[in-house]
Amino acid sequence: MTDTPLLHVDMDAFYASVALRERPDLVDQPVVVGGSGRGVVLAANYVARRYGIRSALPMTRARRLCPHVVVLAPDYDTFTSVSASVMETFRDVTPVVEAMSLDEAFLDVRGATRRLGSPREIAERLRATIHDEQGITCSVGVAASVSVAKVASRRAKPDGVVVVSPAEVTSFLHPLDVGELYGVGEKTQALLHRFGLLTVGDVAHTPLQTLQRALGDHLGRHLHHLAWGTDRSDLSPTAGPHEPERSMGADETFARDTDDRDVIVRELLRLAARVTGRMRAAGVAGRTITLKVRFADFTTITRSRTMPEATDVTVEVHRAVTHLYDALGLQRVRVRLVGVRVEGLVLRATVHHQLALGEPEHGWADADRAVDRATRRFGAKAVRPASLV
DNA sequence: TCTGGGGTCCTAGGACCC
DNA sequence: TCTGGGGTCCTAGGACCC
Repeated sequence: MTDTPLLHVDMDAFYASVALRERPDLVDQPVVVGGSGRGVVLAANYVARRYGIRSALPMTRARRLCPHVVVLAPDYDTFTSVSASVMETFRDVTPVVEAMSLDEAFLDVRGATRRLGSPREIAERLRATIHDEQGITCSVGVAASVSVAKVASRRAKPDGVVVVSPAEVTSFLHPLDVGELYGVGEKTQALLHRFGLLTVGDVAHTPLQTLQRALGDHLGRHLHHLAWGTDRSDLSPTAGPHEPERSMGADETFARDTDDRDVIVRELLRLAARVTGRMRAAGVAGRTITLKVRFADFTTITRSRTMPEATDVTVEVHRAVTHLYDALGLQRVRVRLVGVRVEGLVLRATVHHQLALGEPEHGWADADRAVDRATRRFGAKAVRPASLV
């Protein structure tokens, strides 16, 4: 029996660590993984962090902070395969693994302690295995609840383990800044600071009703739980049957802002094709179609329309977002990004398409299926709508 | 040449129904 | 004829996570 059954395992600077396996000559240099142009830093090694470089930092600022930083392009195929191997290592320990992303997961090791030892011993064994097999390091937080384990792994970085027993939870959490809590971002942190609530302990000792008045019922209650480490402790294993995604979308920032409707409508077609292609591969369809537009000044709006029936058809999604775009009535407004998202996804098998008499539409679904087959055989570049050629 | 792309969840107002 | 109350759906925006 253990009173700290949850492990949060988080790879250290994952993309950068994986990229550096191919370039051991660069390990002592400041290195970031990221795109070129208008991108942001996806991961920075610990040398680069000494210059103040962090993930999500605009690439231009990273270069300004450290002009000799080495920039490596992301290789998602490799990241995905390393991630899959790491997740397998987790599943050798316990079937209860909730993957949060490519580089982190929660594990419930309750059922493994008899076989493998204490949670701390399991954490150290995992770290050694991942280091030997993948050549990268990770950090582990061990606790009784999801949020405490998450905060603990962050405190363990890099390349360490932090165990927080139930008796230690308040002395561990309460001195921390409120911004350290999992789910408290920049805005909420600033709001809490304005109320004079600087530490987690300050929040913990604020009456629940006061928190709820300031932050709303839900967030107030949530924060109260986070501050006492009484958030959820049950995981939803990622493997095996799980609910389909609730939405799928794609967006793209233009290399340069544009006010050209043709360029924008063509980009919307590419995005609609990408999204519906993924939907068809996953066997889902959705009713609510959302257009996202970000302007040159970074303000962002969304416009959505809910259809009578769920669809996964490229031209239907494209037509919907094009109508939404035209309805904005933009005149010479510079657009930075457009996005397409489909929400309210259901399994396509549950959608019974009402065939209207003489409906011309069913031909488009057939066309999509033909495109999907060709894409599987010849690759994504081989088949695309005529207007994108 | 500041600020990606993939998601989830919550809020709040209005419509509409009972 | 003077103001209810609950529930659901839709839309838009915003916060947060990696």
